[in-house]
Amino acid sequence: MGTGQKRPNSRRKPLPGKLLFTNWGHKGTRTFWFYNTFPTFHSHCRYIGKPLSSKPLTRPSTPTAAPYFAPALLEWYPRHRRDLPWRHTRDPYAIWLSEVILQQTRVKQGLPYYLDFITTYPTVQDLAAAPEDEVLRHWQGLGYYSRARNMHHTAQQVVGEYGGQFPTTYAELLKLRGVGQYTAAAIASFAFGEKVAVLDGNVYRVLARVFGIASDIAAPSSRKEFQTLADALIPAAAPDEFNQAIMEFGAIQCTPLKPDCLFCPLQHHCFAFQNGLVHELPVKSKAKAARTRYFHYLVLRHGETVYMKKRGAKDIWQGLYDFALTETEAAELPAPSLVAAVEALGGQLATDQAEEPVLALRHVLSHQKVEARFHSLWLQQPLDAGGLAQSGLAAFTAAETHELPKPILIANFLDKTWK
DNA sequence: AAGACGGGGTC
DNA sequence: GACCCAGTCTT
Repeated sequence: MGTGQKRPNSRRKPLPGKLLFTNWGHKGTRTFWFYNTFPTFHSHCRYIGKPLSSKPLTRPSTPTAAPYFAPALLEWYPRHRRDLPWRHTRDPYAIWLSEVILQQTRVKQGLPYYLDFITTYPTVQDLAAAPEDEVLRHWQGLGYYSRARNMHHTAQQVVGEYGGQFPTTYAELLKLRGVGQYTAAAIASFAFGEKVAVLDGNVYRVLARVFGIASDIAAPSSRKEFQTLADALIPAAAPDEFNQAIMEFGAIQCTPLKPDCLFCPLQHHCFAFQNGLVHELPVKSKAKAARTRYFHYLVLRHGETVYMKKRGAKDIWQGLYDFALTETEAAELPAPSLVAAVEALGGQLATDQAEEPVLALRHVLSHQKVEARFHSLWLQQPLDAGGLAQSGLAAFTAAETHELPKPILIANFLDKTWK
């Protein structure tokens, strides 16, 4: 078991008993504590027609699902798969593009971005030749912007060092920036038919349930166990179909919250279903709580221009544009700070400034909560060259700001202010 | 091994 | 509003 395994819905202490079972492919015995709600367990047992019992199970109710696994998925896949554009190609560029976009992103959210990118940049040469700001602007709203920067870097590397041809093996693909084990396996199997099993969140979930693996999927140490199992299951005859099938199965059938067990082809062979543990598996430790940050944006304007700034490294939204920023520990900005901050940038506020307009917006990220206040301020004169160089700000017209890559928070602010 | 890094969907 | 989803890189 990993750490922090207390589940959010836990209303009672862990069950007194332990569930002991043997993992497929392993001779050892594991100990499994129940942390989730007991009602789930009972209702599921009742549903599958088993006697209600509080006695801990001592072994899986089914033998290994291994012989049935790949055949069942390969039979299921052609009947249920979604028609997605990257499934009609063997072009490694298109497949790489789709996989980078789909990292940490659902198909529904990523699909429009994929269509935009493959249309705007039909070849790796087109992508490599584009300015980074333009690539980031197309990526705007998709999040995890390092993916876009790494993707752009890799496009230039493929063009410059690989003669425009993507590497053709898992080991070589792994060397590309932004291409980790999952993406390398995906490209290697989908584009080149290499027999290497993908391991993404869907695969973890499906394997944990079907084979009754209780290792914490959030722990890096669990990867090896799942990879060994997946590598043993993937058939040499159709590694690409298998990889597509298992991920699609996890996305459509064996979903996180409401899996469709009733019509599942693996029902009889699924450890989790047979033991009423569908909602307990996979085991995943919780992420730590998000911290709150307080941003005070100085939206400096003069005439038709507004001053914006490209964000630097080591923080959120790297490479995207926002405004002059003062961050504070508490929600309130000390009163003198505003004018002082403007003057520190070499600016002077207009004397006929109207009542200071402040717009407050809250933006929630998975790991941070940002409470932003936008102070719209008019300058007496444009910032001089020294002030611009020192502050990193640059002047843009409203039309130009539209073309800049911006965090959703900033795009929302601009929409509310200048629509 | 742990932390950083977005944004959207569901209940 | 609380919770869920989750690859890659950095430290």
